Amino acid sequence: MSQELPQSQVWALIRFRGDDLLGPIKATAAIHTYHCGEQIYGTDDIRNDWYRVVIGAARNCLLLPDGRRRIVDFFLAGDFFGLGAENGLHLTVEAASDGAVVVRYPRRQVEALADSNPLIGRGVREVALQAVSRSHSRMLILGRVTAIEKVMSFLAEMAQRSSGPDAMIDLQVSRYDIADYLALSVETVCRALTQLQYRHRIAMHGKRRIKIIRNLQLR
Amino acid sequence: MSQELPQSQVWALIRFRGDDLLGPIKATAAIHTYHCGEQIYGTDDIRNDWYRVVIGAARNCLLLPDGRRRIVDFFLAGDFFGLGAENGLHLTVEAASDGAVVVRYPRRQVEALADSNPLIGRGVREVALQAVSRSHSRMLILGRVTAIEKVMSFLAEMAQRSSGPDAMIDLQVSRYDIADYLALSVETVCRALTQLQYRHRIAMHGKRRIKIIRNLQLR
DNA sequence: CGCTCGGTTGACAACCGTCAAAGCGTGTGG
DNA sequence: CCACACGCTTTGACGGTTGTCAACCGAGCG
Repeated sequence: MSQELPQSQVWALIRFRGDDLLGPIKATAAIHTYHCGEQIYGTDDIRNDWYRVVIGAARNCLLLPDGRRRIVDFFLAGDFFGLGAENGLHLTVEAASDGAVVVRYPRRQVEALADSNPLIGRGVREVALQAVSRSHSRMLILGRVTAIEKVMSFLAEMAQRSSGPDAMIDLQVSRYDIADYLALSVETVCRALTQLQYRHRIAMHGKRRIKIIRNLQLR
Repeated sequence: MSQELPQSQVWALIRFRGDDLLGPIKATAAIHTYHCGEQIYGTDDIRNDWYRVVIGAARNCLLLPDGRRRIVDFFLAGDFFGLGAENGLHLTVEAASDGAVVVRYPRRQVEALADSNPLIGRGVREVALQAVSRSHSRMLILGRVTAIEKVMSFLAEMAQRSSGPDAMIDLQVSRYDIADYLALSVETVCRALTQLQYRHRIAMHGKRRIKIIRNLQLR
């Protein structure tokens, strides 16, 4: 386990981003730090909590009957998660980066807050809508595009979700995770990245820091 | 335009399925029949309505900047839709079968009903959750599987959503729509269907009626 | 009849997954 | 301190699957 972060510092981080939606119930929230791959929750847990990523990333995985794994969503700093049932399939949410920090809110409190405060009720609905929207964007990526387009789109999405478009991306996830997310093999992801470098579309600083130089609209 | 269905008959159909969630506000609802490809709503419309498929199918399409189209969701008889914003991309919902019948409810009424009745509020939330769940299932399909697996999974999904597992499926959509949905080419969809017939996994009666004979768990 | 549209089949090239091997960084133990 | 192992990343070679192009069939329609 990585060293814990002081609680006050976590709330400062959340407030710093200016989107402390669930601030009113932070007294009942719990903060936890995970190492990479550690499970945050799974199908077997009775999910009566809401979660939010503060630092790092989490991955929403589905386990297929034959044991294969697929990542159906990434949660980055600021994202809420805890949405439920995946008709019959085994679901887990795990930390995707080492030292990921996650806040846990009691579900009952969130819903009570949402009932009493229409603004928050709308915010809660917004979480589901964003999940749908993310899914749909990903279908476009998974869709009719070639491997290079997939990887480029993935980078663009990450850039947009983490900081701003065309900035330096701090990839929180491994190549294996990217491959699982894009429905490609690890090797193809690597090849695509080298191709993109070769064509001066991205620049890599180390293994997990990438700068987008020229971003074509995802075809 | 196909001939209109008497209003009373539409409500009878909905009641027959025993899930007339929004019955209390049916007085304010409007019924409309579409021909295949006709737009139900798009990004440019101010979406202040909720919709529900009564007969046939609708497709939720995203338009890419270069003009290509992708189907991100199908709505079948009984499904609600009307969920919103797709971060920047142009969205349309069109009828996917000829003579599709759709009921339109004023959004304000739905939300008022949801506020006053917690059961309906939960039902409304459920719609978004189902959309997320469908998306995730589809990611599995789009994911690491071969064309035959994709098509087989698609048929299984349609069987489950329309009537019951392993029954006769009345495909409401064209091969082109299936291809767009599964991120395959039309030709590959055809080849997969003939392969599945050859292997006695499905039986086709006409072009759009398919019976699942032996359904392997989607790998 | 000719036209269009949806569906089907064939041939071929390109792309991607699989297998294999090697480089690299980190941590562990001798 | 060094050797070693392990995980992550990268590159190469090869075969299979799939997209593309092309052609054909059948149904519906003016």
